[in-house]
Amino acid sequence: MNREPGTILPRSFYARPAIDVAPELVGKLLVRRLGEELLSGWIVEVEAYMGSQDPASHAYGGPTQRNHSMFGPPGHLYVYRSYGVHFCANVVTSEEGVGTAVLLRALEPESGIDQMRRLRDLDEIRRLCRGPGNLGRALGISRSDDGADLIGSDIFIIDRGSRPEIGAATRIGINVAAERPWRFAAVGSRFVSRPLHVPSS
DNA sequence: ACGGGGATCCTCT
DNA sequence: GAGGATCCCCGTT
Repeated sequence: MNREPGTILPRSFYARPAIDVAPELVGKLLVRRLGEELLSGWIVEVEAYMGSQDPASHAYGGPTQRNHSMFGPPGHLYVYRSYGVHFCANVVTSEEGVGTAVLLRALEPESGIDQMRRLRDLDEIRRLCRGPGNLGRALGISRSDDGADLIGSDIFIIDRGSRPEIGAATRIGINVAAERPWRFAAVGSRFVSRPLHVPSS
């Protein structure tokens, strides 16, 4: 895409409802520092989870030990383990105590691709960060990253001025509130976990 | 202390 | 399109 240095998204960017933050995260660059190495990818797919207003949210029933970072201040990571196997990363939004977040579902890899390949034990770039569990593994994310500050140096998101066309769709893999179109993705991207439904003319 | 279920992924067919 | 892997989390006893 482009090569400008870009600016780190400030905490104020995250201090808004998840359904407002989510579509704006598409087209931003997620950067992960692993030791001396930087891994990065363009965010192409996310989902918003609206806390107490959203039965599909882990935060729906209030704070617990697992989800407590979602109730912390915005601009931090919420990492959970899914199906006992996968680590999935969310960005916490809104003010402290609200409990809303945006799930990062897919990236278009940009740098550190060989390291991602090693972490995934997979060559094919298109599949390295496709799906939240795969994304977590490709970036070396685990529960120890839960609560990490995104206004920091280990993991952060920058705006390089990319402005892809954004489409909305229903969220994947949930049984409640399934009709809410709170999944957002870059239209036409080949790196999304599932293509957006394109209405046939 | 117990048990059911899950914001997934991969391998088949 | 279906099913198993795999284990943590949480509500219930």
